[in-house]
Amino acid sequence: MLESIIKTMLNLNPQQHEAIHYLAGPLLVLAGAGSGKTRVITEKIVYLITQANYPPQQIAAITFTNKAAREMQERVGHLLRKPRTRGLTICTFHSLGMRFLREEAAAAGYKKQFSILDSADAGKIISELLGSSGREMVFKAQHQISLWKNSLLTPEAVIRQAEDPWTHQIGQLYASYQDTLTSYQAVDFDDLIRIPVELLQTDADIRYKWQLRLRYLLVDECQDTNTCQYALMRLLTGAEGKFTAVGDDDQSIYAWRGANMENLRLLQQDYPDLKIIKLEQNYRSTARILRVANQVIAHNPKLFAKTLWSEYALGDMIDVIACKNETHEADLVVSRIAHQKLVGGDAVHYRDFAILYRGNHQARVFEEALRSRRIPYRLSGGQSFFDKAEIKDVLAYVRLLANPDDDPAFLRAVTTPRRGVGETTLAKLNNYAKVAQCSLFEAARSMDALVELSPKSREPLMQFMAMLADYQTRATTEAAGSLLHNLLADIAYEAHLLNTEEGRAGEIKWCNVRDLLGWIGQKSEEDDKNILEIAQTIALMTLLEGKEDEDADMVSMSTLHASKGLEYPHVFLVGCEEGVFPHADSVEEGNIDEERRLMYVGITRARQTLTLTHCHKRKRAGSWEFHEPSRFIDEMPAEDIRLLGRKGSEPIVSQSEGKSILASMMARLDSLQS
DNA sequence: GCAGGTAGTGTTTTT
DNA sequence: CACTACCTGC
Repeated sequence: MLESIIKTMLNLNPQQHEAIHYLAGPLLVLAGAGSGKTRVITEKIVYLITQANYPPQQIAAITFTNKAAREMQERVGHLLRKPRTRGLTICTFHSLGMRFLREEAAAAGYKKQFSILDSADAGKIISELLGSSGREMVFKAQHQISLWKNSLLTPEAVIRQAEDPWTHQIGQLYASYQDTLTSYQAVDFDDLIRIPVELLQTDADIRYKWQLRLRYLLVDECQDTNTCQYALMRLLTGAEGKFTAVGDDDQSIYAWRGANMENLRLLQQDYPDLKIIKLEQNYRSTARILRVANQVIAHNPKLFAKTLWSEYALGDMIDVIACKNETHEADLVVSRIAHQKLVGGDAVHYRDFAILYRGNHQARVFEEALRSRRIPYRLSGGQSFFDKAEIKDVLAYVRLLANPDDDPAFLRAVTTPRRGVGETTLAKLNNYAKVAQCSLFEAARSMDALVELSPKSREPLMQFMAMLADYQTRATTEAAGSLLHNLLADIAYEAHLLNTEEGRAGEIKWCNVRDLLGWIGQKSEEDDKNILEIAQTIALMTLLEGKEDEDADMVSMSTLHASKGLEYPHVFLVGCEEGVFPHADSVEEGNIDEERRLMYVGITRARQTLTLTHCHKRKRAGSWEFHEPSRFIDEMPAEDIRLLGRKGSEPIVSQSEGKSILASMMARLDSLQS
């Protein structure tokens, strides 16, 4: 056991070694792409537990995505046996906030079973508060409020400081939005971090309690922290600064949601004894890929100077393929994948390939192309499982059981499936609730409200309430899986799906629901939780855990944002066009630097080969749009790229020159077959 | 009260 | 093109 740990530590480079062993004070690790960042964090956790005698329950590693957290858990699990990791926290900022809030709910004026609203629900609330304003307005307002929350600005402060009428108006909206949330006993994603910060700032007892509990903090992707998350990190680690923050300013791609890479510099300011270690050796990509990446990112101003280098060979040229349109682009990429797979034989798998794009909508064409060639693929990011209508329907019931004051959940549940409770009834309930200052659920339970309803609309509502009451009493005792199963049978949800949906869509949806039930049942057994306790965790999930098997041999498709932290032997960066990538809005707003970092992230996902594509024209909102190749292509060293498909030069399918004879033979074979 | 049709419009990225 | 929001007719 110990030997194996020492053995793995032996092939650390000096910087990695130091980063893992340094415990004298606050530490910032500037880790370039592919420099072994995750390894440093995981091995540091192991080091803390096995060598430095930290009890696991006093260590927390914080990531930004569930995926990253899961991966880290897995890797620690490989190095340490289960009992030694008991109590160890590896989770996202948001789930840490949730756990905190669940425990300190009372101090925050919430009940334990508060609801967590996703952005769609939050958007609906804002849209209602705004009245008849357009969609764009709602979107802007929601975004603004989120930014304010993330900068720890209260509605009062915003209103006080407002200099123009718009800010003032949105400030008012912010205030009433927050009131609405509290009356629903609900929080949004931002609150999960904001409220703990406020509690830690104002309540010394809570602060001491948590600072004692968490003695060492490891923060992944520190450049992505916003002001609020940074504050949380500082409050939890206290003046001692017992933390290791890992980050890379060149990979900061979340400024649009309030992330502030200046936090890396702030760290230096706030902790004068901050130790900085740079990891610059890359263990992932060919020298050429790194040269291209370095060259592109050199166009950005630097927070910390850093140049990635590699011991690997120069490697293949970077292909840049000009395509006619998006279908052509998809065909080319997919046939290249098919071809490389064929040429590579057993050594090459579908899982070695990734198609990365700027926006989710770009995935469609590639999906079709892959499907038509029978190539298995996995879509990461995009519409989350929990965003599907049928899943949200079921979860509305779950949420409502946990927190009856959750009006958005009430509205959804009471109207799906349709049960004769419609607009007028809900309007009456709503009026009553407003006057009585209570939730819709309370209103529906109150006799005073019911007498105002006509008998024929009262009946279904009362039935619904009776059913809810029944399930509420059973919720804490009955197993989550069977409880939900019964509930869905009672509301005839399967029949509802099959009737409402065209063709096979209903069956698929019901399958999704059954997946969800299975997952909830399993989850509740594993962690011995009842349905009420599961209700909260679900809001923070993005993917069905355990469902995606890493080993499955599938081509990966992902947005550039979602690809951060991952690596693939062969990467296709598609849609490299002005207006698409960099995105037109970013160009307009002057956020080119962030787009360039996104390009840097994309390039550095690749291990062996990198292929960029761009289209001459693409269909958008029904009509054709013309695009120039991305400016980022011009920023790459000319000697490293090979331009294909421009001005009649036929795009070559074969990749590596080394086996050109074999390759061309295979290519011929391939074209004959297809 | 609800379903189905029509007209209008457009989110880049995620917890 | 595809999705949604609104409107109308049952």
